Amino acid sequence: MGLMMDLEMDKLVSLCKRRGFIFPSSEIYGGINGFWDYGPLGVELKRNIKEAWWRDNVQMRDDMVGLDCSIIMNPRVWEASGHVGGFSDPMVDCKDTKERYRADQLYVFAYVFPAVNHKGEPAEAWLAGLGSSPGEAAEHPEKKAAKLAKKLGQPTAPPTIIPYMQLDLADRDKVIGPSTDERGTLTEPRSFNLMFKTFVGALENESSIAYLRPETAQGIFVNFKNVVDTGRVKLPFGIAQVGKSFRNEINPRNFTFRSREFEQMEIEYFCRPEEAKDWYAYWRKARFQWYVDLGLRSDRLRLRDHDAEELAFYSTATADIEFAFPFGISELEGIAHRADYDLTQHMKHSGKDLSYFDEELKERLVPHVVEPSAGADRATLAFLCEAYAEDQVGGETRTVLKFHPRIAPIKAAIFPLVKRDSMPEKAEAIYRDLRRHFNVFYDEKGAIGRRYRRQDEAGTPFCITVDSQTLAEDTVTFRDRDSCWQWRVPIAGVVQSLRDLLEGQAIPANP
RNA sequence: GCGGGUGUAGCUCAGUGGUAGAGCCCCUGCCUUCCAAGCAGGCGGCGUGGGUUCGAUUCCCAUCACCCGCUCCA
Repeated sequence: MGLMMDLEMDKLVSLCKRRGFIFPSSEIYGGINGFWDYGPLGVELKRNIKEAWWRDNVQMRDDMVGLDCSIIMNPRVWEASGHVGGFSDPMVDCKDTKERYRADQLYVFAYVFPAVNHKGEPAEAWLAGLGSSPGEAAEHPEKKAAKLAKKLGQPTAPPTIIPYMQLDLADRDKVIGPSTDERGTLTEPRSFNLMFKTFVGALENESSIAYLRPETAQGIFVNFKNVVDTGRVKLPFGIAQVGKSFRNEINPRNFTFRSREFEQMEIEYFCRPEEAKDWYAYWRKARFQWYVDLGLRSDRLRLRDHDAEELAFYSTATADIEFAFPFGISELEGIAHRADYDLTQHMKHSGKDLSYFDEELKERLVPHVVEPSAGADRATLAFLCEAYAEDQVGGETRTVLKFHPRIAPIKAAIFPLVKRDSMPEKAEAIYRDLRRHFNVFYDEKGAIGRRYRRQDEAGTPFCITVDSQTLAEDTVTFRDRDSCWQWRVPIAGVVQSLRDLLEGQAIPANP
């Protein structure tokens, strides 16, 4: 499948750059791995996606409220959530055998043998062993040393034992890893905690460490009590948030898909424990349908339930909404049944009561939660992939982005057919009128066909052209992006016509 | 992190150990009545840092970025 698909992704990346959707971050300085910028068209597209999400999931519902939390929070939030402890062991890789070790379980046994090398220095062997204590780790190096002793003589003294973590940088190259006979194949210890660290305040020490949030969800949990106390909300209800998150990914890949800075659209939907299963089923379906309604209609979209081994220990059910990207099938959104895990964790760590009092049933409980967690950048990339098409028009290939009108960066472009006979003035007047209602674009440069094609690449659903017939009868030409069909609309009805079309009204049959 | 590939104009790509090219785009003017027209002119570049050399965009080393495969992915 490689070739065709690679080609398609290359073309999309190229189009995104050429038309101003997505640029590499800080490109004039050589870029920075895992970070991307949205250009003039990209920012409109992504905003439209986020706004559609907010409108559909918050403003159009009675049971949802919004929230916008700080990115940096009290570090104890991440202790409670498990992000600090969960994945912070420094790891060491063996470049020779590809083995991976926990650095705190590696001990180096430095042996000195009586034999001398050509410089007259005694032979040394720095042998690494693996174990939870030096005694446990000694076994393997001892065997190796015994072997070497046959050639080099019995060691002159017991080995010096050095925890790998405390090894001098200069000595690291001497070390022979547990699974190899080569020297210097072990990497430096690397922390695999994916949270970005920073310092708050003037002092840069342990007590001032803080983290850039790796997800927006925890900000919702820690504000649960605030919202309940002030928001006049009743179970079941959800809290939604859109915002940046940061993960120091080991290996960013696939254009914007796995970025180190990215934007999430998350809902925590709180409900009574006995209703959680039903709400999980509800959101699982509703969130899938949302993508379909916005244009991911093809069989590239799928809903996959996690099997038992895949589930987090606190979750009873999780489903991924996946999209078949050119580089593979990958996750757009996860819908997780998280029970009362997060609220309980924060109750333990903060010492605050985060339970909810049900007025009707006169009962105090810790709500369960269903979490639909979506990636705004991943959604944007999926919509770009889905929209990308190469059509044949009049024997020529055209590139077109067939966005759903709701997410299209520009809703319509207005052109004078030629730059004279007062056509520019008329077209500009229409443009100014439309601009009050929609994001529209005016262009009078070059040949009309070129202007159409340029809008096709931007994904603009409609073009409106002022021509000589306009001067005679006050009508303009509407042109549909996907079919290239054209029809006439009275100038007075342009705003309403465009609104109807953007809201899904079918285009007139081609005369 | 490992292996492979790529890096020349805004974009797509040629090319050379000796003053760097094309097409498209863009800008200006002329011309143009519906799907990337034509003419004339213009802007603009060898990813970065070292080394070899009289001279490096070219050869060597390092580094960065991107792509592919593996690995990783709370």
